[in-house]
Amino acid sequence: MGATIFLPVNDYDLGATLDSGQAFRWRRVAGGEVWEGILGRRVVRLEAVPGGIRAHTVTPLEDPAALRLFLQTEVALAAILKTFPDDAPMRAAVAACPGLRLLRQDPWECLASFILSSTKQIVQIRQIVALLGERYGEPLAGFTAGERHYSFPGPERLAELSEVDLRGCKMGFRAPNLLNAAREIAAGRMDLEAICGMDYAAARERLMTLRGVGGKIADCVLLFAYGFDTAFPVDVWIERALQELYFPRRRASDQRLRRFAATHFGQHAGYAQQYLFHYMRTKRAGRPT
DNA sequence: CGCCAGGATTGAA
DNA sequence: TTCAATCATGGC
Repeated sequence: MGATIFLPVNDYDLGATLDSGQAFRWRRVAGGEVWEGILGRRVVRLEAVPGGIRAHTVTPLEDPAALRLFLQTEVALAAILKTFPDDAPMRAAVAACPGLRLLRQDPWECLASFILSSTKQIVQIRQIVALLGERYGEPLAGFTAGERHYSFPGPERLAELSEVDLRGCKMGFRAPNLLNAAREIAAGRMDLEAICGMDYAAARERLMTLRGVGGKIADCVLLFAYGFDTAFPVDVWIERALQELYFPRRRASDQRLRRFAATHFGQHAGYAQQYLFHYMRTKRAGRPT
């Protein structure tokens, strides 16, 4: 019964990676470093063990390669870290969490989640996404009886709902934005597959044609779902990080910070961003989740 | 530029 | 207990 996959990898901080505001449907299972979440239509348990990550599923994955893709275990992290600027803030950020990774998520789930993320804290995004799954996803087999897990509802499913249905999931003014995105995709007017073949600027512009998707959210999706490593989402945490760490003496405009980020952090700027983000959120006590 | 959207959480009264 | 500030993005 069930299936186990072992993914060999070093320098992988599973907990930090799954809990760093990239993905919203993974939770720590009581006791130890075990995480549970959904990949496609399977409930998956992940455990950090010496030399790698062990994955358990109730029924075998449709595609075992999907797990490697999602976790990005084959990415040579050390080589990426070497491309970071050799300055004090970056060194501190990497030292704070040397095994932090970027995931490679499903584009639709990622896009929908980040449309819902606007002006929301991570705990609240989790709640909304969970509610959306409970109401409109499909039930999935879990490890123990009584547990309830749901797939993430696809664009076709959401497209047939009403704004009122979605508002019922406590997403407020984001409801029409999510509904519109689902309908654009379901109708074939927005092709999430086609984004893969575009260059960064074109892909960003394309995503930003969706209502509720500005530069920050587009960058999150490009980085977390499409692997555009140069995407550099600037939220208040990153803005604060850049301001405090790189421009402590004078106030830098948003424009200036953005231009600085684009040139300073190199070809894997998105990774650097994730390290700074995590560093800023964990170094002070009493951080918001 | 400045306001508004909705709800969970935190801290104050 | 209630109440008000906070969070932090995009559209107009």
